[in-house]
Amino acid sequence: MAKMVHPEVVPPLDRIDQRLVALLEKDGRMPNATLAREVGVAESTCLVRVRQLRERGVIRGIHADIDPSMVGRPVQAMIAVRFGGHRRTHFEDFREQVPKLPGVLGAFHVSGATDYFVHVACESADALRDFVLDHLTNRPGVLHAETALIFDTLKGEGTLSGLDE
Amino acid sequence: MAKMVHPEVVPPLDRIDQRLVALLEKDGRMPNATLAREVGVAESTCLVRVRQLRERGVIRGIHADIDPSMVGRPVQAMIAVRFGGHRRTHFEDFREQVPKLPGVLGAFHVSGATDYFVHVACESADALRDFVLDHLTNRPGVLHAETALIFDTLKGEGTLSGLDE
DNA sequence: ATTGAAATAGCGTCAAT
DNA sequence: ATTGACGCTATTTCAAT
Repeated sequence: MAKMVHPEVVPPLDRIDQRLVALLEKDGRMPNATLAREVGVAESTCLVRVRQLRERGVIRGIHADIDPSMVGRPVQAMIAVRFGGHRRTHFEDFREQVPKLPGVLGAFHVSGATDYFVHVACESADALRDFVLDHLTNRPGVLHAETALIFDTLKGEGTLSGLDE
Repeated sequence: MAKMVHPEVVPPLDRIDQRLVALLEKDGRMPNATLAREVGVAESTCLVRVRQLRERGVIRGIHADIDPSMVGRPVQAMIAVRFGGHRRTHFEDFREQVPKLPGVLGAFHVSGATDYFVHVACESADALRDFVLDHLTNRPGVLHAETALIFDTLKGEGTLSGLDE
């Protein structure tokens, strides 16, 4: 069966940009000079390209990856939240407020029985229980919150651009 | 009820280290000189502290945050994987191999009915189906894989150290 | 858009505290 | 552990292509 080609919504990156993305994904502090040498362009060109990647939103930011257990949050959980009624405002409020809650690492609005997965890092099991009760179960519109303790977290090893080496 | 004090497994960070962590979490490329000024120590001291934070594993790395939809992977999913038998080797194999699979952003070994949540970014719905069938459903030991499409991803806004401003 | 070169700014070592 | 100063690199601007 022939592959259906849909119109690309986003202009694809050229090889050089892809490699820059991959390099900065692996080491976000790699010096511009090194980046330039690796991809084979002048330093000034490299600077422009990286800036454009940021402006276009390909690179959303460069952030230190912190081990939560080393900063007083050794207990992680993935909490499946189910809404009742599915009023639009509930989702909008949730979307706006949940990222600001203490210890929230991320949240995912998903299809299926569960509406949101909330990934959280807490000081203790007690603090996790309080988080769920205070901020999720107790929230208007929320029917149910099911907490799964996280025993272990794995991070993807490949780069998103697929240009590893 | 009095608070039970457990022995700390990790030595707590002092205020300066906490602030360095928070600053690098927000901007992983912040220059050492700026960091030093912000936290009120000499540049050389700052350099030593940041290096120690990395060596101690508090800072696990500094990485560019890439928008998957901008690099050809516009379809994200959270896949709940359930194992049968729960043989140790199955978990060990999974743990070792899943991070290497193309498009895997992360995976979480959790308590409860689900054993693993796998977060993946794919080229298309077709590619997602193939990923689930080829790498999860088809895997020895895996009983079931339930795919939830991700409509929206939220990232935690607070810093882990709690020292925002 | 890409470049090399020049000016500016940042990094990292060191001897001293 | 922290420091300021020094020498070395890296970043960024710019005129030209």
